[in-house]
Amino acid sequence: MSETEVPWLNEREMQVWRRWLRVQTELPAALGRDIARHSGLSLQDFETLVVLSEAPDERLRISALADQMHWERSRLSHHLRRMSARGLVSKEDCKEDGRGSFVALTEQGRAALESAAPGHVRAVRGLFLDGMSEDELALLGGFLERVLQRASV
Amino acid sequence: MSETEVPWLNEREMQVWRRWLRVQTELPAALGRDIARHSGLSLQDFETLVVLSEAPDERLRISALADQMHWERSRLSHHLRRMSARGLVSKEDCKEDGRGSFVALTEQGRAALESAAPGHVRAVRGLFLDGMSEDELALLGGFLERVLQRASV
DNA sequence: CTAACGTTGTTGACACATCAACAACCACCA
DNA sequence: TGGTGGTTGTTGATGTGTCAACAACGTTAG
Repeated sequence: MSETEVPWLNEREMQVWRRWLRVQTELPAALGRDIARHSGLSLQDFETLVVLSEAPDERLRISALADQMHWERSRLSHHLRRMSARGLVSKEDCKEDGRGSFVALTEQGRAALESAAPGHVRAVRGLFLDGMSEDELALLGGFLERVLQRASV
Repeated sequence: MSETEVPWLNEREMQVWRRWLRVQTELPAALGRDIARHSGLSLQDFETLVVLSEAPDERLRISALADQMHWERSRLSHHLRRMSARGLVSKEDCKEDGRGSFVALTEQGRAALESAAPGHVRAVRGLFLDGMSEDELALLGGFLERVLQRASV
């Protein structure tokens, strides 16, 4: 709200900013193409399965899953319905809380995850990590953390 | 396709990768909230208007606009229909090529852009650029360029 | 106990992106 | 000239994300 003048981006800043914008769209697109081709999963499917697979008994309350994924519950609900229809996850009701449900990995879900994971790791390395030194990694990590702090609600 | 073993991400790599994924969603979300609150535009509207405003006569062939934005023509066509309905752009037909059309900035479109731009620049600085040294900027630029090369079709 | 309030997960309406199909048109060549 | 093939921009179908509203249930205070 303050009316202090903010200087326009100079050439270098603009270049980096526009590159960032492009990477933000091209990188997920490339990773998504790759994972879909190799496993029929989307990146969103994959993320969901990863978090579930790391949970005790490979199952989670839906809200807990939403929190860990930083997804809105509505979005997750829609997505789980579709994944459930494809047999990747299953829902079980929760005895301790009549409102709640659990989502669990199915056999098929775990199989899909295991078949997709190595290729995805390879893609993340090949596109993103390869060629980064320890120093650069640390620097990038710090930068991302700073942005995250500022952008978070 | 080669079956060479690819090592899993170590702790540091995983941390940076997951941060990247979060920034990739949170940063556009924060910028989008900001620009929508101040001007009623979406980030996509804004990008469209920026490119148009930089064109000679503030108008462009639709394919040229799509190319500059790295958007599919179909996506752009849908988006322009909505923006046109809101009076932000207008379409004119092209005399040299009976298939083609021009899109042009309207008065209202330029006004919306000019009212949104300073706040957006401030947001990009505040969330993304502030606190970055020249060296870091150069490093990030190099990194992004590298990723872009690898991820591009 | 119960009334008030918060939580859980779902739903439907809508905005947006992707994809394939398409009509209209241009350019080129036999 | 007329056919062939590529281009332009649009459309409709489909999948997905966001938002507001909601029923069902839990929690707490009086």
